[in-house]
Amino acid sequence: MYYLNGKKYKCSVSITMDIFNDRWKLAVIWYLLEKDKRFKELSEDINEISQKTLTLKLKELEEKNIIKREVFAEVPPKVVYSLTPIGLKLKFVLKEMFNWGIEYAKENGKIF
Amino acid sequence: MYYLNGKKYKCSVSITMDIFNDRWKLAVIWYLLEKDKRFKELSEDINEISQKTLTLKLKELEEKNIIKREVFAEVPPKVVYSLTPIGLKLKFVLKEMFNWGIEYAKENGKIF
DNA sequence: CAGGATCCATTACGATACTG
DNA sequence: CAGTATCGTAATGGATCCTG
Repeated sequence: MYYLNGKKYKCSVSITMDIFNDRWKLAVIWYLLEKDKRFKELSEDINEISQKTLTLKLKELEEKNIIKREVFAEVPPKVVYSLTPIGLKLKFVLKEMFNWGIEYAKENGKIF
Repeated sequence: MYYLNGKKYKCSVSITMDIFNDRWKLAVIWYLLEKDKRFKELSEDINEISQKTLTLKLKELEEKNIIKREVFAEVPPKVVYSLTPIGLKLKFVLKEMFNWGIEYAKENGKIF
């Protein structure tokens, strides 16, 4: 039994599902696995996302201690996002999602 | 490059994210990994989900060839859902989500 | 550059009642 | 039992404009 932010979870998998229950958070993690990124870089990586939504998702991930936000006192401003240790461990999840995507495409799509 | 259902994907991970971009599909898979299930069993497993949404998600998963729906001509009706071979392979993803949830709870929650 | 503030459209989801 | 149908709400996300 787990207790987290005022919620109870019977199983640890529910915790993960509960955090990543939207379209974008895992995508952000995916691109942060490449390297630390600035706001604009992320926004170009995930080019379907709006600024507003990206801002929101970054804030949520920071609150949940999954990414870190660093502000550099420069002009123009520079803000760098990176994965925390626990955030970095999501690479195992994403690796399996990557693998499964390939398998799924083999059966149901075209690869070229 | 992948081509699937009229959409292009640069990376296989996007395929997976695109399918499981809602709150419930992965939960359905999770409970089907235990064993084949009837509609009512799933609805009791995931007790926060409404009938309507469960129906919808099962339909979507069936269309995507991830689960199989079998109807038995009985009274009262019996419908059994099971994972297809590709659906079964999601266990690797879910296992990593399970593991990550534990790690996350260790740092950010209470376990008891 | 890195957002904040508004306004608006979509859709996801839930509650309830009903059916073969 | 396994859904459908309908209605209503809440959450999500997008477009645009603005600022330190």
